[in-house]
Order: sequence, then structure tokens, then C-alpha cells
Amino acid sequence: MSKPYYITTPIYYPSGNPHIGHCYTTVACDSIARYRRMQGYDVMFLTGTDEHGLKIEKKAAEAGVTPKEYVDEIVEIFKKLWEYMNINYDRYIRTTDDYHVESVQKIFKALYDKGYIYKGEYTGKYCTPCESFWTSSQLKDGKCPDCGREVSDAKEEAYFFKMSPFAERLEKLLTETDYLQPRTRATELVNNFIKPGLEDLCVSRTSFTWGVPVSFDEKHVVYVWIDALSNYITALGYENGAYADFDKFWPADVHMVAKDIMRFHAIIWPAMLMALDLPLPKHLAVHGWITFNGQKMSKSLGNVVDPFVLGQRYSPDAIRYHILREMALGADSSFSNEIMINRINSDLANGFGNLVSRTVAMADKYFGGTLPEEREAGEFDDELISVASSVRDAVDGYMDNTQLNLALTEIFKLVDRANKYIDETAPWVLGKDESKKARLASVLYNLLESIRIASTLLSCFMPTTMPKVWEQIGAAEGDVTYENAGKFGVLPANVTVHKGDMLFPRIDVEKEIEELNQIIKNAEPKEEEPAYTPQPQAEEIEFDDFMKVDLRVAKVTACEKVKKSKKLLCLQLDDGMGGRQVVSGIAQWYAPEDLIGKKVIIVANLKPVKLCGVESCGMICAADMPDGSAKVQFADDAYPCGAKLR
RNA sequence: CGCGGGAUGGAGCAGCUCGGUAGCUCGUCGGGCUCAUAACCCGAAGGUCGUCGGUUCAAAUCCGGCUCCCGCAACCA
Repeated sequence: MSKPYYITTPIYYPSGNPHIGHCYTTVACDSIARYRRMQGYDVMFLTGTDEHGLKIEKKAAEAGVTPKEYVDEIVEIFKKLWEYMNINYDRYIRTTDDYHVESVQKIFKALYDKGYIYKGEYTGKYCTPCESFWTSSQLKDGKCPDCGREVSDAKEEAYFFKMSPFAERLEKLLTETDYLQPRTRATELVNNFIKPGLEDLCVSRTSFTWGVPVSFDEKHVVYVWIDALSNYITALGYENGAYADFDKFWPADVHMVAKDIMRFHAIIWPAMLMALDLPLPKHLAVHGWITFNGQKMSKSLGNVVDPFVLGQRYSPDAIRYHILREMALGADSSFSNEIMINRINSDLANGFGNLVSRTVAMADKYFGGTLPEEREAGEFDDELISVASSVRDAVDGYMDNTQLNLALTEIFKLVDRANKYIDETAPWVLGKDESKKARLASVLYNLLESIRIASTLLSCFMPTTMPKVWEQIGAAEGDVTYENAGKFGVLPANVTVHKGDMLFPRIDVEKEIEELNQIIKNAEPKEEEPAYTPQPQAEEIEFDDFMKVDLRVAKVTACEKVKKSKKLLCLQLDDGMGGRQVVSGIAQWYAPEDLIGKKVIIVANLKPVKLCGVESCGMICAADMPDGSAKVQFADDAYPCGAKLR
């Protein structure tokens, strides 16, 4: 009976279309899953979508459809992308699936019965028009992140999950086991979340309805944690009858996640499992972001990469390769069109593709495609054979540590060695001498064997292209197994090759970059310009209310950054009334010298407050820009300082 | 003094745990080859290893101060 192996991606939130970042995690998991299958494991590879929550509810409302209709549509796009990228998942879970809903309700109840969940009060900020709760950290400029209106303090009845009983075990899990990969991140988690004391977690909401109802308290809907994280076990049939794989596959071998959701998987998820008395997953592999020219990918920067577009131009396998080759487990990896194209050219086209092409072409040219069986060993053979025979074991080691980039590097050492071997043995010279035919056959055979081994291992990473290689080098299905990847001399001595199409055509870098930039440009205006919808107008107020606001002209006499803060500038103003100090959150967009000497409009009669320990008396007026930045409203220099506006 | 990570030839990185020739990929330059996808192979140039100080026979590597960058947290009147 083969050993089980369970690997998961996170379940993605379908509030928008999938992008290259989603591909990153999924392609990595797929490659590992394929590798394990090849090794003979009984693999369960799970992916899916997290479909509940307020944001989906709202997006659906905006689109004028039901939440379910909304997610159905996006889930289709996700699935299409996975099909396109040749992702071979075993199961796809949607949190809207009946069996999942059933399990979540049971889990919630079980935790309640055990006393880990209790009813309490959730205090936060409430936006009346949106009917939504926000924590203070979610607020944008102190206002509702959705509509931009004022929020008020409010309390909401909610269920809480007790985290504190697990603090000690969690700390040990993070610092003393190899659960977290890479371990370097453990310090960060322990210092930031465990040492200050774990706060109980709010696990239900009454402020929206698009979610799993709490079975024993209908007003409440299960909030994201228990609903989403539990997918890893409900998908196996935990507390439901849809599947019966829980005993076989749990605990998971690897949960792979990006660093932004590391915290939930490193702390909350293990705590939940502890509360349920279930075994913990073996590993949590955390990877970084794909950054674009060093910047985080974001729509407003216009650098969101559409995987469909890239795949069409360079083939899904090339994209898969690039992503995996650049990805180091802990760190961010930079993505740019230039890096990607260069990588595809040098590794896939020049290195691997060309090796296959020249080898097959020579076998075809000198022997009509079929090698004769006579052999003659030569001086460079041993080194090539030793490299080829040891690759698999090296790759194994890296795969065990989810270091896919290093695994690929290892395979390409063989590719490079083989290219060098061609130069050393100069088959074209042998080809001119009838007496060297046996030697020539040996050289070509050794090359075909090297290609067979490399392509077998690469087939987990580039599953679409490698079968084409096998066709070209005359490898049968039984030749390209995991077991044979560790052996040299598997192809029949009289193997027959078949010339085929180029595997990875070389890309014209300059031309391609120009075209890609054009695509980005064309895509931009469509998204950018009409995308800016002004915030809804605030509620009407009385004239008297308006007159309470004292707007004044003031001149910036001095300005400096507030230490300890990235966003704050401290301005000294001549307001015609003796001067004052105002702190403003615009440091990201203005240097102090941009403001000194300029006149601005201030709200003069705001109650003073301290921001990062610096007193601020009033605020300066600025416009919110579509990209989230702010532009200060500079006043006409003719206005005298202290002049009142109305 | 909020937490953490980083600073190494033009670019991107490894080396730092366990001090002792600074390595890899790409790019550049020169050469070779012609089987191949203007690909392949060889060679060369290019680095005060952020900065200052300490320990040591010896420091990229250990210790301390400083500067700058990047995440996260907080702040954004």
C-alpha cells in the first residue's frame, strides 16, 4: 500500500480574477504533488475557493447578482486557469459546498460545547450606511474603507474563540519544531503575536449574512477563520459524509501559503486543531510575494500580470518554469517581463530545448534516426554519467524541503553538463569518420540518456512539454519513471529518435518587451479612468453645522518628518493668529521642502490630538486621489494668512 | 530605543551557523566550434563584501555603534 501524501494550496478569495500570484502557490503545489505521485505516493492535492464574507456580498450587490451567482462565475475562471496551467488537483473545495457548510456548523458547535467558544461583545467601528463593522486597523483615514464616511463606536454581539490556552504550545510549535518553513519567520510571529498575549478571536458576525449560519444562534454567521481554515479537513470528509479520506490523509504533509496569510496558518489554524484534539499538519511552507520591478503587484501600479496573456505568448510550461525557478522559499522574488524572457531564453530555449534539438538532429543525420548497437566508451563519458546518475537524489533532497528553485537548478546542471559534453566529444568530427561510428553512437546514446533523466524529473514542473521530449528521444512510458530517473542506460541500445517541433522557441527580447508594454498600456485606461468613482456624498447637514467648521488660510513656515512614522509630516503654520502646529499624513507623497513657503487651507477649530506623540492642532485640506494618494489643496498666494473661508 | 529582514563586481543572488583562496546566474569583452533554436564551449575584465570601531596571527564571516532600504505593527484629523 503506497503512502499517503496530502498537500494544499490556500483557498483563494474570489473577489476578483486570479493573477500570477495565485499561480505561484498553485503551480508550486502541483509540481510537488506530481513529484510525489511519480515517487509512488498516494497523493491528495487540494485547492479551492473561500467564497463567503462581506466583500463578496457587496461585490455581488454591485454587480446586481446574488453572491452565489457572483462566485460561480469567478470560480469558473479559476478552474479554467488551473486547467490552462495544467494543474492536476485531486479535489476542489468551495466553502459554499453543502458538505463543507455542514461540517463548519458541527465544528463550531463542538468548539462551543467544549467551552473554547463563548459569546461576548465585539467593539469596533460601525458605518451606518454600509451596515458594516470595521476594526480600527481596517479603517482608511479613520473612515469607512468602503464608502469613506464617518464611522462611530459600536458594539456587536459576537462569539469568540479562546486563543490563550494554546499560547505555550503554539510557541513551541513555531520555535522548536520544523512546522514552519522557513523557520526564520518564527521569531517575528512569536514577538508580535504570542509574547504580547494572544487575543481571543472573533469568530462570528451579525453584520452580514453571506456565510455559514451558526446552527444554534441564527443571527450569527461564522466569520472567516473557522469557515475558511477548516476546509483542509472538511475536504477530506471531517464531520461530513461527502468523503471518507480523513483518516487516510490527515494530518497534511504541507500547507503552502504566501506570507500574507502566514499568521493565520501559523497560529490560528494550529490553535483550532488543538482545540479539536486533532493532529497538527506537518509543515507550513511560506513563500514570498512576486514583486514587479521590486514593487508589490497592485492594480493601481498597472503591473498586474495576467497569466492567460503570458501563457498564450510563451506557453504555460514556460511560465511555470519561470515562476518556480525564481521562487526561493522565504524570500520575495522579483518578476519583470525582461527577467522572465531572459530566463526562458537562456534556460529553456538555449539550454534544454537546444540540447534536445541538436542531439536528435545528429542522431537523425548520422544514423537516420536509429542508433546502431555497437558501442565504444570514451574519456568524457564517466563524468557525464556520474552527473546524470546523481541528479535524482539531489532533487529528492530539495523537494523534501520544498526548495523547488534549487531542485530545478540541480536538473539544469545536467543539461549544462550535457551541452559541454557535446563540445568535448565533437560528434560532428566523429561523424566524418566511418571507423568512429561506434564511438559516435555511444556519445549520442549518453546524450539521449541524459535528456531522458532530465526530462523525467522536469515533467513534474513542465508537464505539458516533457511528453513531447519523450516522443523525440524515443522514450517509452516505462522509461520515464521515477525509478529509472535514478539509473543510466535505460533506453534501448537501438533507440529511434523522431525530429519534432522546437520545444521552446527563442524569444526576441526587445520586440517582446515592447509588445508587452503595449498590452499593459492598452489595458490600463480601460481599468483606470472610468474606474474612479467618487465616494458617495455624505449626509446633508444644516448650514449652522457647516459654519461650525472654521476654515483658514495658513502659510507653511517649517516642516519636518515625524520620527517614528513613515506617513506623518509635522508642519509649523503661520495662521495669522500666532501660529500653530499641524500633523498631516502625507509624507509618502510630499517632502517637507515641497510644502515650505506654500499656503494651505486648514480646519482651524479641530480639537487638538496627539499623533505618534506629536500634537496636531487642526488638519490641512487635501484631495483623495484614485490611487489612494493625496494632493494638498494649495491656496492662492494672495490670500492673507488667517483669512477665513466659507 | 515597536517587531523582523536586508546592504557582496553592471543586474539578481550564494557564502556568514563552525573566521583562513569571495562563488553562481545573466550581461559585457576576446577566442573556439559549426551538430543545434544567431544557439553551444573556453577565456578575460570587473568587487576597499554599506559605514565606523573592536576581538584575532587572520573577519564578508564574530562583537558593538551608525547610515540606508524593504516587509509587518502603529499612526494617517
